Amino acid sequence: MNFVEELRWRGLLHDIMPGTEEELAKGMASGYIGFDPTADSLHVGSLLQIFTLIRFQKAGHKPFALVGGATGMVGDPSGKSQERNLLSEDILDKNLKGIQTQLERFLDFNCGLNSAEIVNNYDWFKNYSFLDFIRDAGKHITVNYMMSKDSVKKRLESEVGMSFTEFSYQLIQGYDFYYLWKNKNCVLQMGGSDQWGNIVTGTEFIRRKGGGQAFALTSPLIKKSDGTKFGKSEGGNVWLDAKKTSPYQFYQFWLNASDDDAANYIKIFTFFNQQEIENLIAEHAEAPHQRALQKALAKDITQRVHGDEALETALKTTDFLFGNGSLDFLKSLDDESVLTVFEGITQFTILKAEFEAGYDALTLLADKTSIFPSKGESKKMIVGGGVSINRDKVPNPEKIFISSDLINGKFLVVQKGKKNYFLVVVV
RNA sequence: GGGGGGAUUCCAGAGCGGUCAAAUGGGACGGACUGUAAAUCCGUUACUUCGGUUUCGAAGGUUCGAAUCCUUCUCCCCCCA
Repeated sequence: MNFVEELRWRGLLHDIMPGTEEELAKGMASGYIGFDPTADSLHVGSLLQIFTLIRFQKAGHKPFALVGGATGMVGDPSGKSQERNLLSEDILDKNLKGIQTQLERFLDFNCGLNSAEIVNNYDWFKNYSFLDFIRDAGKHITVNYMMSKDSVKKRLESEVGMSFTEFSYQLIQGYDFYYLWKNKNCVLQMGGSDQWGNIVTGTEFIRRKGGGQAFALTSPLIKKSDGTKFGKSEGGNVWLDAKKTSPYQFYQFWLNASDDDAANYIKIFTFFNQQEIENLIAEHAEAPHQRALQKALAKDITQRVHGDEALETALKTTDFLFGNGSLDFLKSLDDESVLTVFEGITQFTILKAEFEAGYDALTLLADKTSIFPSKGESKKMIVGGGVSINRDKVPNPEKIFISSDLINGKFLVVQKGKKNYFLVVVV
């Protein structure tokens, strides 16, 4: 199965420029995907693009990951109804380093001819003067052409308008493609479907300025089966950085996928082949409550993103919290092991001296820790039966917790709802 | 430049002198049911030392009492020139 066929059956092909498949069939080709430095970590949404590069490389082609040091300074208007705020250079720099480190985890940079490369478009833009750029690049693309792009059209129609800065974005990204085509023999740009317009500007640029031909393909936007945005969990983004989203939380994110979504995700976010996926789906259909699909998905992707050790900890934690792990299990562990099991769980520390006299539930949950933002909130949740401490429902907001309630003289396991755990450590 | 409409608690959107911490819907969170799914049903959705306290674009004013009336300001939308 070739690269394009692979994407097709996995449901990852949204748009493809005619001739792309034929071009790739000729032999090893170079292609790239750009990553925007809007944060210092990539998130689960970016995984799709990363995996596309991996698949591209596995198919024998040479992948380039472009980090947008230059484009990040401008801001991509695609899909944005409002003008973006510019990032400061410090932040940009930090973001670039962060995502570059992450990208390095995934691709093979040492496999001969088709070794991956990371490039930063700041490198070819930093000494490119404005005048030179508008003379060299700007001359080849008409404003009429640029205005016809959806991302531009939408903003022109709206009241907020669009700054010249953002308007020029597509030209800059288009030039990237040209640059890579010219200097790295890069003939294909890939990306999310929202990037189609920008990518096509690039191929057009290559045609007009370089007299050459380049290709494009995009992947669809991932949505959950209920139509809501993919990649959010408990109100926040799911990041690839273990400091922002712990491997346990990351694992849980995938494990909690609905049946429909899991069947979809496993094609997108794992490298299981068609047969293996069909087997998993069949297995899941037979015993849905076992959730073979979610488990396979969560395990595979957590392992790939965070490594074996982190996966193991995540599994251990999951096992304890959602299995029938009783408190006795915790009691049998030394402090260090307890902390390992709870590694991915949000933790709070209270001084022993302060805890001696004991705290009522409200003070403990809203004051001494920020498990709840306010006492009122905390109270409502307790009254509603949504809070457990050490596996027991907190019966009323006045309930007092004292030293003898601590597990191993040190820990309190707080549960908000069924899935949200916190560890309070008294030292 | 002239005329008109609007800004309400996370969002949308009622309220138009007391019964308003503010209808309703959405979202979010919690509960039940389950499989840590989906669907469904139920509850909660300003803070609090539970006495109260601060909220309805901002600042003043009228009134026993204002989200509701008046003044000024800021921002948004529409129509005419």
